[in-house]
Order: sequence, then structure tokens, then C-alpha cells
Amino acid sequence: MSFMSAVLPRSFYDRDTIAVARDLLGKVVVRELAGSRLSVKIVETEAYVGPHDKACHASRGMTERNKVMFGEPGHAYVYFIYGMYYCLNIVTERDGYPAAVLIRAGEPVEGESVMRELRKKARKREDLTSGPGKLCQAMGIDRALNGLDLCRKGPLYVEEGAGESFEIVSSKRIGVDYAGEYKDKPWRFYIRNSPFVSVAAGRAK
DNA sequence: GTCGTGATAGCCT
DNA sequence: GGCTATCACGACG
Repeated sequence: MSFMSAVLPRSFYDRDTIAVARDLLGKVVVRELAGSRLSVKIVETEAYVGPHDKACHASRGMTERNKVMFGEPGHAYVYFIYGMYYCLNIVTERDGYPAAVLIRAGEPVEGESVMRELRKKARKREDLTSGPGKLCQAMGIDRALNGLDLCRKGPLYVEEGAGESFEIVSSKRIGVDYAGEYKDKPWRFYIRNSPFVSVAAGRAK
């Protein structure tokens, strides 16, 4: 049985994106899928802070793909990447300002057997959700959830979680070397020593 | 463990 | 037509 935990309200996301990215660590993403409850504790995030951030999809204006980022905070921005994978983001800041937090990795909490079924390639428990594409695959997250309001219970939402303490590490973001003066901004955050932090990124330090 | 590379298709110029 | 907020696999030793 899971502990009762509050769904994060819209006011949580209607704030500075970097603060939201840090504060999302330790929170719990819940996916209700075909009667199963799947959940992960967030262990790694990245902030994409607005139209001036050259790594942010919104930096080249609004398009059909990224329009959710320009809307109300607390909604899911899910996009398809590299022809094969999905990435889950949560929209932040006021309505009209395009920013979001990428959920890069999590630690399985509930529904691990279903996750293994959805990610047959995963050899070890650490491979289930240790990257943005892996996490979406393990939780059955795809474009159908793009734009969904995460501030109320439904197919996907975020809960407060247990509130354990941990140490936060920041580093440059992954895979944004094209972003000029923004490529080295320390806007990636992760829980120190978590084995579920994405491998490409390096775990400790 | 690290490194290199291929898969694969939507997105934007 | 080039690029991409990724991942898995094989070679190495």
C-alpha cells in the first residue's frame, strides 16, 4: 500500500524554473496505466528557462510541437526525439512564458514489474528509468499525454512524496552543446549517489 | 569501465 | 537536408 500523498498544486510550478527543477527532486511521478499504478521518485532534472535560453525548444518561437510550453504551468510537455524516444517535461512559470523542467531520471517506487514488461531491454533494475527516454518507456508515457494537466489525479500526476533528505548536485545539461553561451549553464540537478541518475551524465561529483 | 557507432523519424530551415 | 533535451550494443582489454 502506498502512503497518502498530496498532488503538487499549480502554484508549485508557477515559479522560477530553476527553483522548480531543484524542488522536484524527491517528488513522485505517478502513472495510472490500465489499472496499474506506476510511480518513480525523481532523481534527476534539467531546467529550460525561457525564450532566451538557446537550449530551450521555445528559443526559436512557438511551433506546433512546443506550444504547450507557452501555456499554463503544471502541464505535461511530451515530445518525440531521435526517431524513437519520448521525453517528459513539466511546464513552469506564468501562463505565456515558455519554460519547463525535463524529468531526466527516476527511481522505481511502485509497479516495477509492469515497468520491466514495458522495458524488456533493461537488464538491471538501474536500467529501468535512468534516463529521460527510458523513464517514458517504463511508464508508458507518449505523445498522447502531451498537454495533460498534472495538477489533478488522472493518467499522470506528481505527488509530494516521502520527503527524505538528500544532497543535490548541479552540473551542465546533457546533449545541448549547440546552445552557445547557454550550453554550460549548471541547470541540471540530481541526487548525489543515486544509482538511477542517467549514465551518460555521470552519477557522482 | 570507456569509446564509437547505428537506429530511426519528426521537426525546422 | 541537417539536426536532434537518446539508447543499446560491441570492441576493447
